[in-house]
Amino acid sequence: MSVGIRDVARAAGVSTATVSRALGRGPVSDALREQVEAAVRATGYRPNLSARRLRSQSTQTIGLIVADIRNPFFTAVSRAVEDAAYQAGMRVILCNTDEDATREAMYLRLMQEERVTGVIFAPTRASAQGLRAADIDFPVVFIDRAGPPGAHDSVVLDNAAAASALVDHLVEEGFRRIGGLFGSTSSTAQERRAGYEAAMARHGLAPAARAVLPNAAAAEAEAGRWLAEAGRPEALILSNGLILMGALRAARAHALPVPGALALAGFDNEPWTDLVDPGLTVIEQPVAEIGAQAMTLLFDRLKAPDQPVRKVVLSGRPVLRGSTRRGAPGSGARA
Amino acid sequence: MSVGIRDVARAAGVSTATVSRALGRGPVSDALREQVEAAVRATGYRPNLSARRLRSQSTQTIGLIVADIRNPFFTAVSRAVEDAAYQAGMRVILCNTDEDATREAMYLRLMQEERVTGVIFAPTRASAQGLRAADIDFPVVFIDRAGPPGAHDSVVLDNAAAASALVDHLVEEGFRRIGGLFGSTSSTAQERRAGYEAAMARHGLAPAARAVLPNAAAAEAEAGRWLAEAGRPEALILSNGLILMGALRAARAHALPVPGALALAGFDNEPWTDLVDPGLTVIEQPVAEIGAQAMTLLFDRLKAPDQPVRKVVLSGRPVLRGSTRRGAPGSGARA
DNA sequence: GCGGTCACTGAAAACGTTTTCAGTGTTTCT
DNA sequence: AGAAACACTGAAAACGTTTTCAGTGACCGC
Repeated sequence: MSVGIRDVARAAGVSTATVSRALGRGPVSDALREQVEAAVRATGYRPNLSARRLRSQSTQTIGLIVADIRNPFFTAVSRAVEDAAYQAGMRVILCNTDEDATREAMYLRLMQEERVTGVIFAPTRASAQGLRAADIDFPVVFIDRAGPPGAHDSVVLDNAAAASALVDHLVEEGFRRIGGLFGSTSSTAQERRAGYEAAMARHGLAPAARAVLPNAAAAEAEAGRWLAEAGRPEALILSNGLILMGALRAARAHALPVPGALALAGFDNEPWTDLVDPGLTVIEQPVAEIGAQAMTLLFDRLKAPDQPVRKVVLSGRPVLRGSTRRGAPGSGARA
Repeated sequence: MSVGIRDVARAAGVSTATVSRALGRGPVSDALREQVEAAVRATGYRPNLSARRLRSQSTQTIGLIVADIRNPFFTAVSRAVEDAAYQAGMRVILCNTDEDATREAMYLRLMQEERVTGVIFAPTRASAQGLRAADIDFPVVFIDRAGPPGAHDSVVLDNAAAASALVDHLVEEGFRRIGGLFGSTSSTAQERRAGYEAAMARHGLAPAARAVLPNAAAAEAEAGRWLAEAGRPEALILSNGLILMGALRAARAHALPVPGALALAGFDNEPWTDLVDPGLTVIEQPVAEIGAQAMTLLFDRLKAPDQPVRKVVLSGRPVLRGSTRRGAPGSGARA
């Protein structure tokens, strides 16, 4: 049988209450504390976290719900979240929704059953709207995608500004027929699209935006169709790293030199984007800071549940590379 | 206050035992079961998993301990593990060790406290040796890296054969001075190195292997030094995706055309490896199957704790691309 | 010297479930 | 018809902690 606090108490010649206090923080004399610690070593006692959680009504657990951990953006964010959590003595339960509202709902129910301390959540548009604070017993921090204003804390990118900056750069390089391929499921993609359209309007250009499921395969298929059409764009803005990859594959498949026949600009400064030729112009997101900020917001909310809702807006950093250089050869030259 | 099984029982006019049985599987008449279900809906009851775990002495939780979730290999494996776990009604606790033995020990202790059902573990060499089955109360399945034979179940790649295949391919393409850059912390890298050295010997060639911390920055630095030396290799074998990326960066930094001046062959068929120019020859690991197999081994072990230790060895699939083609130009041509 | 704080301690009551145990009543066998 | 099996149910005992409550003795200020 497993060794419990009872056995430690017996070995140390004290009550279970004293053992509990010696292990946690409670008023215990130094003498007894040492006795208890010796007994713990002797017995090899390890506390049972389930029991502790039940009694103390504090699970020290947070939920992290994202679309797909294989998306490098979420990978990086989740690593930052987990580091912060473990450092604060908390556990993380990670859930992948695949952008599916049904699974989101299921995982939120799971969070309720786990009695989590809080949740960090990258919701689809549907769930972001539907999640009323009254329905859940824990605070939620939205990341990447914000919900309706004022309902939950959130940390997001200034998506409109970032998309706008990409358009400005492309226009400055002389591109005119600039299309945009945006994810269909997230508010983030919506905002990027809005920023794109606003910037196009500002430059007096006609926007041409299309929506696509945010994965490389779907993006490649849609971009492939688009590039085969008559009035195909001479530049494309892609709303995340997976779509960017899909678009690049489509350009390769159609043998369109980048940026000679097609310029590409996207989001997420993944390690490979400067290894391809030409390097890809992207908006770099401060992934680690997004995760860390989300944890900070969550901890603050736990400390002061009634403080006003906060929204942290971080700026993306444009990383300009060959894929948007007007004069550059289509491919083959290395900078 | 939160609604408990007691409230449901009162609402349904039955005992808590009956509610418990109606929700789980126990003998309950259809009439009462419906009453209970109605009461659950009416009260909005959600079971408390901490209490359930404490009483039932079954946490339905598995630990997943890897070096770094940002390594795409582990990302993919962990996604497969989590899918399998959630499908079986289990939770996953994910831990990143950064190849640090201290953190490994700390997380293993955490697993004890969580009273996990089992653990899937990619250990450093040190921990793999030290982990005696007697010290822990749960079964462990090693992935990627096996421990001492016979101690724990494991699912690994046939690393020696895979490395050997890369050497054979390079030799066939006419390369002779073939070097190898291998991770310094894992048994996996050791095996790949051994396979490399054996194959070199078989071909009557002199091996030249170096060890490096398994991350892109360290690999780039070491490869950079090596490529600046007089008798630098004309081909390199890299023991994982991160090291491969570092080596490619070093080659670029030294303006060495690939494969003209330096051929590259590595492990992990990450999505970007066929987007760079030339595409990189790699060994593709069956990442999803590794994760799924690990869960299968774990479940089997739980069902039959005393069955003999099993070791599942999967084969890598060589993906031959331009980076190892002897006649190919250094760069610029697209296949 | 005495009332009052103080620092510590143990017995026992939670925490919210599942599971055991001991019935019920009903059916099935002989 | 009586015994034996069966299907279901509720009271109460766990599960391993933390926390409350009620002390105990030591110390302090007067």
